[in-house]
Amino acid sequence: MPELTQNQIAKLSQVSQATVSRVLRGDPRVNEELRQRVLSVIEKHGYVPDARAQSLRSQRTGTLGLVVHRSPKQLARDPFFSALIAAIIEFAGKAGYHLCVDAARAVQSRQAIYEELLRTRRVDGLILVEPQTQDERMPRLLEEGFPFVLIGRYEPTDAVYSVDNDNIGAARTATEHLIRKAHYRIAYVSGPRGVFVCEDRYQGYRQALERAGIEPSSDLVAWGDFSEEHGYRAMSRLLSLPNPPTAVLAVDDLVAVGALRAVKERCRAVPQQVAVIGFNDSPFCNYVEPPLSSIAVDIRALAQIATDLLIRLIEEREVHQRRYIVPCQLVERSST
Amino acid sequence: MPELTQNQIAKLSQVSQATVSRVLRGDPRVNEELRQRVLSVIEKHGYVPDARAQSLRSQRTGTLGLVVHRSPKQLARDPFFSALIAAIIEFAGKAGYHLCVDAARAVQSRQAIYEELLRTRRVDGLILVEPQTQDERMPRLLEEGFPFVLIGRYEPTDAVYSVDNDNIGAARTATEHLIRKAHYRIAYVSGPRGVFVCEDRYQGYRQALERAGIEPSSDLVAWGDFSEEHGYRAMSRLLSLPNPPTAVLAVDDLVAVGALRAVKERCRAVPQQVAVIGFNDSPFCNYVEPPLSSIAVDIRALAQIATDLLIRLIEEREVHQRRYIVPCQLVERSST
DNA sequence: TTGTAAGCGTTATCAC
DNA sequence: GTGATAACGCTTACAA
Repeated sequence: MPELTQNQIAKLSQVSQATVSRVLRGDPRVNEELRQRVLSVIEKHGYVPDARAQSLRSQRTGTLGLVVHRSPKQLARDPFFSALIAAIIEFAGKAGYHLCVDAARAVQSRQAIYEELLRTRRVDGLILVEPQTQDERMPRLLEEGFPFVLIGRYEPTDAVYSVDNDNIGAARTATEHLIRKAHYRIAYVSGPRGVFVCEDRYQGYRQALERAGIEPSSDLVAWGDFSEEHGYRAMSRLLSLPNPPTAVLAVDDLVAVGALRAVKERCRAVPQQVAVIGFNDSPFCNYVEPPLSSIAVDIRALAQIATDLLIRLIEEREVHQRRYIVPCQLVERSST
Repeated sequence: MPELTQNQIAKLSQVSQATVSRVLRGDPRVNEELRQRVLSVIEKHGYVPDARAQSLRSQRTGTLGLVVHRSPKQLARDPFFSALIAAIIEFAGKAGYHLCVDAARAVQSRQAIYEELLRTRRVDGLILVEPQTQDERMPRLLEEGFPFVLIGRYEPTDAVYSVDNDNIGAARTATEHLIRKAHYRIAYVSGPRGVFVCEDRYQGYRQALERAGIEPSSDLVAWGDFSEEHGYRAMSRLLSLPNPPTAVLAVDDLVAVGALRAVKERCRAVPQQVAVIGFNDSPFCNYVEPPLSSIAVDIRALAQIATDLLIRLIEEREVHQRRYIVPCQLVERSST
């Protein structure tokens, strides 16, 4: 490999290494003849600067870190994350940054990942996806003043920079939509308790019920995880209730698909007997039978705001607005 | 931020900075008392080494690069990539490596990305996914001896380290399966020409036809891209042929779902009148109607072999076997 | 305008 | 055993 350094370029060009550096940095006060000489040598030998040395000196790595909180297995199954990662790569790339992705498997490894990426100065800043209500890293990150942005929410909301879907509003809209369609026994099949998305969507669901004067029933709320299996089991249980729901809001499309399966297995007509709404508007919503109504979250907007915000934070150390909310939209298909 | 360096630890411990380094590297010949003193200072102040400085010195970054060849948009839609990325993160992480992901949008940016990652020494090695038959980077990478591994294929096959699905065998198996089910007008809806996966699957398809004595017809082969839309359009066209196919092998599940839509739109029964097989065994295969038979590719195996191979290449510079093939498996559901 | 030299935070090779 | 000291490749005062 042609491991060329500025020093070698300098010798080949018969100038000092500092001059090579100046030429590369576009310093105006360098003689045109020398500049040309250096440039032609660089051109000829194909010099590329060493990013490590540059960043050691400049204290900037040009890399962003992305840490997600799901196991590789969950990651692999959930289209939300692939879309998010893809969009972040895109926007980071446009701004001249690279992206280092890590998945925090177990809770105890979170600390490790944050240490490994930020404190080792591998990255200039961090994007954290969906922190939990209890997240030990947050206080430390805040205290040490590292640049980081959350996709999701953390309490107190204005302590951190964060971008989030309007989960409360979206769940309320979806539930109101079901209510308008004359459903009043509406179930909410959720993910884990203590995860903000789940709690927020729950809150929106409750708000819609309350506004419509419907008595919320804890029988109709099922907490679990983000899997299709959970959706299936929870919905099966709900349908065997003495007074089963006629509609269900799922926290996730995967969960909704599971619920859909349970409904169809019991030969209930969708949407006539049971209506189903999912979340995320995943690509497969169009392909399931019947096509699944879903709340579309604007993943690209989420990614763009988070990335731009983080870069501004890195480059300017301070940004006025701390909390950004991206609106969602109900995409109605045949399941409602 | 507590930007602690070995130097500061040294002063606090009242030893030389070299001793701090020795303690950290576990050098045996250091006095136990000093070692304890240093360790307690490190413990107390929470020192973390600077990865950039380390790698500048050691010539290793501890980071792998992953470059995929699809646009962020395609990336976002295709579950194959999220699964692959997730698995690579997992295996790289287990081996103590981080992962830097980049997407090569346009052809001309490929060169740039390779330069940016490898030659700037941001990463120790590269995993390239699905190179094209014409890939300008390959000769340069080879010539300069950079450690890299392909997921996919490149000609001549034994010039590069690569891991691949048994695409030829899998397509042959799938086609033979259709033939056994008494289909003899079998279509192949492919992705782009010149992409190895597409060409290889085409070859397997042809082999099966030839072995069964069925005359291949170019009318029944549709080249296009990896989109659902292409699957739909191609299949629509095929079905309006005077002598339409009774079965279709799609290069991809997304394409297969598009084909399925075209078939259902024309009210042909699946699988009675038209059988459909996809590729990748994506999560949504279970959710479409009817559930889609698909060739399961072992993404985790692909990721594991590629990652381990690359790491061996980085750490040992030479590995015996250059080409690895991962078998696939037909997962039969209701569409065949 | 150009070159010399001091760092950036490590690791590794010297003497002592 | 331990402490200076020289790299690693780059940026940037400071000198000339």
